[in-house]
Amino acid sequence: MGVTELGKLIGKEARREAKLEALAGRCVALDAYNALYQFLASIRQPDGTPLMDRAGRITSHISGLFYRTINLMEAGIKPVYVFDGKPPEFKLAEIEERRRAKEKATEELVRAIKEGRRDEVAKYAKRAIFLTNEMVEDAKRLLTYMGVPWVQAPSEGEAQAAYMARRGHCWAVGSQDYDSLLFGSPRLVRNLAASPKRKVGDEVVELSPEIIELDTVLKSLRLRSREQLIDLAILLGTDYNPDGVPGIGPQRALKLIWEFGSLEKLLDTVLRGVTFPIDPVEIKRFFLNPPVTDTYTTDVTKPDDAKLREFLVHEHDFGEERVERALERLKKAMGKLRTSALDSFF
DNA sequence: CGCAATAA
DNA sequence: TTATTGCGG
Repeated sequence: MGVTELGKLIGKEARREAKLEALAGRCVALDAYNALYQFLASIRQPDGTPLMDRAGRITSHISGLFYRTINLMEAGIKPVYVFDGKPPEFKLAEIEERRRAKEKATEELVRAIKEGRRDEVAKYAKRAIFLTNEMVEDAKRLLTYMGVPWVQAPSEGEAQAAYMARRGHCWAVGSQDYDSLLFGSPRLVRNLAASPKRKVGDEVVELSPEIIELDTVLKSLRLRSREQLIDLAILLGTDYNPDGVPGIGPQRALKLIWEFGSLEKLLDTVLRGVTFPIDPVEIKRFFLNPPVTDTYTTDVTKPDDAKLREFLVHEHDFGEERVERALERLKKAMGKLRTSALDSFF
């Protein structure tokens, strides 16, 4: 997923650890799909079963989105969630490939359950996650009832989020993936969660929010421009060409960009004769000029208590007491958010 | 993941 | 108050 290889090239010097409160008063454009997938993968019972309501509908994503968003707002962060739209044509092959992989995982899951291999069940359950339309609609409804703004991207969510950050409507993009940097976000915040601890395998490690600035990344990699970062990423592999250029790893790719200056130059020289499943220049054009919309707001509004209760407690069987407590926290956080917004304005 | 009951 | 554990839906 994303530009994993590029992430490996971004060293410690370009990453800044921060407390959640350090982002107080700032708007963060969050990649909604990224968040939902994480909740679906991690909010599970030990046997791999996700949270479900009485009707058997999965609710892990609702729980995660609800409580985390409140935590972010309590820290003074103004969230705006960005949902993916229609992917570009040249991503369809990759999407199909992922779907195949998930179907295979689903088959493995069924087999593991049948044969009672508990640990394998959890493993395949995570690989077999499908984000359904209903889940996405759940998330949008929840945010609407909470008074939290969300944006429907015309194409890639990361592109839309980066655009909002570029225009200064948000301070950063919040995602685990690095793609927003390629789309030009000046800042990326990873690990944007309240919980300071997270399980990695059997070990419990501290994972605090991490701020990555585009300018710092460029400097640390000795690149002249975002274009060169995009070129580098395309050599290593992106969502649109996951394999990158076979035989070219991180170090070699970096050297090639330093030496030749651009992807186009490389295609004319070192990479002449190499064929690509997707035209790399088309991918580059997309990163530089993706479809985005100006139709959005980043304003929070008053939550709709009645609809929230109806949705969470009655429709999805959330505990009434928990919901009431969370609602109080939400309203309190929202009040402070509005006050501090005025404070910073004057 | 994040909450909440419980232990220390 | 902080750390641990198990449940939430």
